[in-house]
Amino acid sequence: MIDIKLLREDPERVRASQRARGEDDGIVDAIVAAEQAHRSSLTEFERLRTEQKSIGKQVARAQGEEKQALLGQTKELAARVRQLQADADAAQTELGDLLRQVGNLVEDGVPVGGEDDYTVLETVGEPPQFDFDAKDHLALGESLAAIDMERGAKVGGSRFYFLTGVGARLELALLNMGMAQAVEHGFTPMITPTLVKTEVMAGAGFIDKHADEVYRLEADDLFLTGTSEVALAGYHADEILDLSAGPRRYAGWSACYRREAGSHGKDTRGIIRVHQFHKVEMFTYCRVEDAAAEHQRLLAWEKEMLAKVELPYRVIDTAAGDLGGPAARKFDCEAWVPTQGRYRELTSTSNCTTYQARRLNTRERDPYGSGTRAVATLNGTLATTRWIVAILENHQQADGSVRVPTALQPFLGLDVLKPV
RNA sequence: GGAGGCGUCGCCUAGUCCGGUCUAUGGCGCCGCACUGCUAAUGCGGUUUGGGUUUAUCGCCCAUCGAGGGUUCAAAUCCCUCCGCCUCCGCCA
Repeated sequence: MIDIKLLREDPERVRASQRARGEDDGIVDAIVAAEQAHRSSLTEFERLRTEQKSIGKQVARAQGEEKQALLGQTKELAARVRQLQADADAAQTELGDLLRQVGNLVEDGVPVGGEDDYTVLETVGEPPQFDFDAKDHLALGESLAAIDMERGAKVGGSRFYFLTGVGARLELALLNMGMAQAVEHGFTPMITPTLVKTEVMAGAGFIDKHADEVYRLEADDLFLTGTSEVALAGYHADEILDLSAGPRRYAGWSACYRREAGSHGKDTRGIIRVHQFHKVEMFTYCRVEDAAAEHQRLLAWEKEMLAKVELPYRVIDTAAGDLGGPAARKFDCEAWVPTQGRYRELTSTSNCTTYQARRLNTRERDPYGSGTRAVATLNGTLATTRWIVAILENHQQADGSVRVPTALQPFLGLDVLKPV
């Protein structure tokens, strides 16, 4: 949720952000009108409520006829107060509904446009040249007895899989390496709930426009999360944090669930796009002034991980229309996938500024004045199951084996994966 | 799943039976000031959060006693639903 004070004071900035996203900028005027309507109904309610309370005190002291007279006077007033309160509540709900439709203010410098309008910020490493027929990750995974899609489908349906033997060990090694790096940089490791309440899911911004991408357990009114970001965003909901000593950083380890409702036929082979995977996710709470710098730090830590697994990749600055509601800016690191001849997303880091925190009511004491203000939240990927795709393909050798990147070897306990 | 207990403005706590003087008590902590070689101690004042009003300060007003409804002129207090925590029993990874 964006700051309504900012919208009131600088509506043009919000309009510009909406246009950059390819969204309706007329909503800004609708919000201004809804806020005025809310305020006037609230003022009217408060005026009568004051009167009602004042008479109430007289009633408490009065006796006999005088009391009866006052009661007659205030009964009618009570009904009006009730109505005005209902009006004010309705106006507030309407205002909130409108406000929640507005995406976060896009950061300056973000490319305008949609999914294909990203900017490539940097390309790191060279795609490998093979003097043999390169196999794709599934062929490799099967010959290494690392991935079993068939039985995954038998048990869970399409887009489910088993990681077996070295495949399972590889995933654990990767995630553990991610966790170890996070700890080294001062993150608090967290194993998070993957089922969350509606308020948390909505607060993190995962319901509004992408509701069909998340699993919902109707019988229990819970959502399965697609990332530990959701639980970590909810972790400090309704709290006032002390960020005077610097950012609070958490590294969440969790299973992640995605319905992939809109992607029929896309990436159907292998484990690139699956309903369940595992991830280590960085999550930061910091002051809004520090958010842009923290975003760069998260990106740097993602790059550190990618360097450790020795993958060629590029960094893109996602265009405004592809940001999603909560993010003000998003950088993705995409690794080269040889058999596809293109880069595929392995990490994604978003600066959500105060958008999630405002919805989840996560605040700090205002360092520049009295009262409280919303904190900033950011997130970024350290490792996921999908990384296995790029590791297998980029490090495959002529004999069908796969070289294990040096940094990963201590976590895996192997320096090469051999066909069985 | 069953039985019982509990949830008050950072923490602890009074108030709930019997609705109005609750503008929510007291302690701890914290902040400010005073006093004092310094510290400590002591004294005085302040200290939920959100919103409205105000150029701003001071102030005033509204909401907020786990959440949401209801009864009532009036709800921390009575009723209903839900949530969470604790104890015990049962069942089970």
